[in-house]
Amino acid sequence: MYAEVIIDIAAAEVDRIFDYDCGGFDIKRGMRVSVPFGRMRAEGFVIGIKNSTDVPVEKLKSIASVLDKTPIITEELFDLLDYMRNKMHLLHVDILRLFIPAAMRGGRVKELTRQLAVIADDYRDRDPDEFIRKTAIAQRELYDYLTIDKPDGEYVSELNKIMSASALRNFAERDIVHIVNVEKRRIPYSDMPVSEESEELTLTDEQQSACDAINKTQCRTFLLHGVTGSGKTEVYLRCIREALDKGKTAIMLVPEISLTPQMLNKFRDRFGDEVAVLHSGLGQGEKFDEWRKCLTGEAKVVIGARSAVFAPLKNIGIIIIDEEHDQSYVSERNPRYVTSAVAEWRKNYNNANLILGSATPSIETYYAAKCGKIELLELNGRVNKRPLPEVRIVNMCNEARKGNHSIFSDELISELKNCLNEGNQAMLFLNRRGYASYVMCKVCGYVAKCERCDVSLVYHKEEDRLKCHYCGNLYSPLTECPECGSKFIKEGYIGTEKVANKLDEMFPEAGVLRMDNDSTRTKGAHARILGDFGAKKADILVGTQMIAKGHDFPDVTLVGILDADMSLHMADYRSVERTFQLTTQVAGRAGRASLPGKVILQTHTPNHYVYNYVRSGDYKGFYSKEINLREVTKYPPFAKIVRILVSGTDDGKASNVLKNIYEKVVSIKDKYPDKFIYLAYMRAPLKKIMDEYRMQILTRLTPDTEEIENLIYTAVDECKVSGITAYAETNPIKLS
DNA sequence: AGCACGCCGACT
DNA sequence: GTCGGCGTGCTC
Repeated sequence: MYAEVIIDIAAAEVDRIFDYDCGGFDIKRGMRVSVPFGRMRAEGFVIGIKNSTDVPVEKLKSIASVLDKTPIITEELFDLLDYMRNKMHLLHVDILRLFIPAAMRGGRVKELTRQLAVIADDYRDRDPDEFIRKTAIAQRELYDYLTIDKPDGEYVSELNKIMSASALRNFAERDIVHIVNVEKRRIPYSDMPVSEESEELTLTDEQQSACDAINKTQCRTFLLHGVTGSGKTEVYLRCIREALDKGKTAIMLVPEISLTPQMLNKFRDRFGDEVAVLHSGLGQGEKFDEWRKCLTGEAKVVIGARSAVFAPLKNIGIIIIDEEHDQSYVSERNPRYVTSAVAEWRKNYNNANLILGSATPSIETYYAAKCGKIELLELNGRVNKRPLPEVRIVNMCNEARKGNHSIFSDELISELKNCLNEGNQAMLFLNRRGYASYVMCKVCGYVAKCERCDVSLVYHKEEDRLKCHYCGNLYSPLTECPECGSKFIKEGYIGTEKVANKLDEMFPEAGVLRMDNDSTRTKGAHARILGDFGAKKADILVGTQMIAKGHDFPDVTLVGILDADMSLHMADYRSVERTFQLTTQVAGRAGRASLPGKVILQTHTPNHYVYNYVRSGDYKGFYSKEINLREVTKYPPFAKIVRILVSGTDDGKASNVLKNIYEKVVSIKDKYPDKFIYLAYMRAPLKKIMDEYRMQILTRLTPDTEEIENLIYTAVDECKVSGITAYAETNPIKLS
């Protein structure tokens, strides 16, 4: 027998099938193997078994060892592999690596086995005086403990803490106690307090009809549109319950950092041990064990971030993507995949249902619902009838005219004072981390830039360093201008770090917490900051968009959005949509419980239409405005953007590759001129990152063009050369 | 990804 | 004369 093996090396040159002799091993498709490769040893995935091979005998080698007892890639995932290869032109390895926990490669995690001591059956119900001497008190104590307290056995490591180790050794030698190796599951968040039994709430009419609509059909996609607090989670839980009752399984996806303990608690509460968690916050061992629970069928419900869409569950009944519009569902690093596309594929494969849930759906998803491609379900009422917070728009240009050049408007400061005086909490949102976003010489205009990337450096006060936000390089802060020697250095836009500093000065008796990429680097920092704020150890929380996601703080009555325009002026067709989503989400943090909330939204463009819709919480109004714009300007969903990015340290070589691809795309355009709305090549907005020059081809196609898209992807494949990265992506999330 | 083979510059 | 630079090519 021969095995078809994909070598676990991420390089296009070796990403093809290599045949190996099975050499007597019982190998099945879906197992991993260790094989001789060139003059080294490599791991590989067996993707097929066959009786004959075309490879000449002198080249053929044998498999060295088998790494898995049973297949770790399911048949469904093999089909998904084909789909993803055809659609996204990814390498076999890149896709296969998505299917398994990263730490499994190279054998970095294994099942955790521990030694369990159990009383042998022969000695279980006997008079201990027959085989334990009267003077051996420690032995007698151990015997009683293992027969009375722990009849099912106890881990040796635990026993050694409270019992005599020599007594145990003695028993083991005499076969009174058997020491067996058992697999022990590492359980994430096991120390998490279990919530008080939450009673099954009665559904509102809207919730009930949403559940009915979903549960009576199969193989359909739904958009569940409901504001925060409208009870989407309860609908999810009911639909999962329904799937389980039918003997099926469920996947629940949440944005990267919003798997709150409350959410997990709810799931464990309803579904017990049948829940597996797959999340980046888990340790490698925990993640591996949770993943194996899915593979073996022990887990029926998976809750997790983006990558959990590949969970090896069988017979899926329902897939849920919560906060559907969230950016974290699109992976930024290669392999670039869109979670909803994978979910849609698995929904079809399993004849399951797919629910996309959001308070602020992406324009494309809502459009699909309006067109009847997917089914729209709406939850309009808030479950507890809480009013939406009052949103006040503050014109920062007026503040500047008044002579207030700080980042806080007068209104925000007075509201902050009120809020703190009443003993409530406030959250301030600023999507810019660090202390100062750039440093500039006031005399000659010199701006400090990264040597390896085409971006300005950000000053971080805590580290007293200038930092590149793209490659992480650190530089010494400037005391004088390196160009002209002037000592007049100006600090640019304020970041979260400086805001926190200023608040400390302005409100010395108030506790200020900061949450951003820099303050959450360490594991668990995230939960700690949120936990401290929730426990009222601080009064003000300052943060980037990571504070916007799904956390309930009942005492927050004031939310400040310091610079709402930040995301508005990006050169990107989605910037207005993103601003609406972000500000609506942040605003939703205010006044969650009985206390009314207030939102201060600071902007330099107060008349922009988006703020009207934010103020009134009017998603539908915003949607109709935005969809008209998209139609007129021919952007998604009325077009498909295909972007090709080429990068490499050799500028000329990369340019050549770009030119070659461009010529091919032009010839495609000549064949199908009516399918192209736009085609051009240029340098990427970020010209250089990590010493790699970047350039791009941008095309906009009519939306119905699967084949053209495929032709473009193929053109990129054909022009790839070593040392240059080139890839195509459809409707990219960011165009930098 | 590694590692060999292979063809041109400055050294004991 | 040779040691060694890294360009190109192969791995079942």
